[in-house]
Amino acid sequence: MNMTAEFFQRDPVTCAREMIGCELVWNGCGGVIVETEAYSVRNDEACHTFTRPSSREFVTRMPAGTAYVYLNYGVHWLLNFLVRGGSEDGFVLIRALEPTRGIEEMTRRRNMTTIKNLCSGPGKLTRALGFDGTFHGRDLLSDPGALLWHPSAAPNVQACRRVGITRSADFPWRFVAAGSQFLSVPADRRR
DNA sequence: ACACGGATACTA
DNA sequence: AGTATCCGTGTC
Repeated sequence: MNMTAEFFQRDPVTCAREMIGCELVWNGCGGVIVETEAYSVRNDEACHTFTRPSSREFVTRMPAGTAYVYLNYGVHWLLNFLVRGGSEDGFVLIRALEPTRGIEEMTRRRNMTTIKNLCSGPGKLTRALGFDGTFHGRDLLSDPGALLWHPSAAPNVQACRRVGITRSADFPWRFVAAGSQFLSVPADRRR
């Protein structure tokens, strides 16, 4: 079943957990989401809204489900979905995919031959799918080139600490498909 | 272990 | 203008 804006009208933690197992496809390239992180506008110092007025304005003005794409470390585009209009606003960061479609094109974009690490990181998957800054603010849910598909059966999801952040680092807001071989870092990592 | 790199938001 | 910070990756 295709996802709609209603999915993103709840809270970031619920949305991040339930996006595990969903299939994300853009123009024939993509895979099953195996790793996400939740970021909240409330009490979460790692969320962009905590330090960026432009991010707070984005949350205020854009509808639920809008793509929030930004450049990290001057190198990598990172893909988030806006969560808004439910009990709590925020974002879901897409951190890793298990590749299923367009593998030939993705391996070409990533200049590699194996699929294990093709989309095993938030910057890797945007490169593989061809995402860049022009996707910021776009409505992918109703875009004919995009697919965001619910799984037929709910996968086994494991919660753990978020990766690579310095503030609010103890929140257990990273979600992974249990036992997946396509994660950015193992699920039992501690910081 | 470390270089790479640019947008954003500060201080002036 | 200059500076600090940032949700990462590939190669050393």
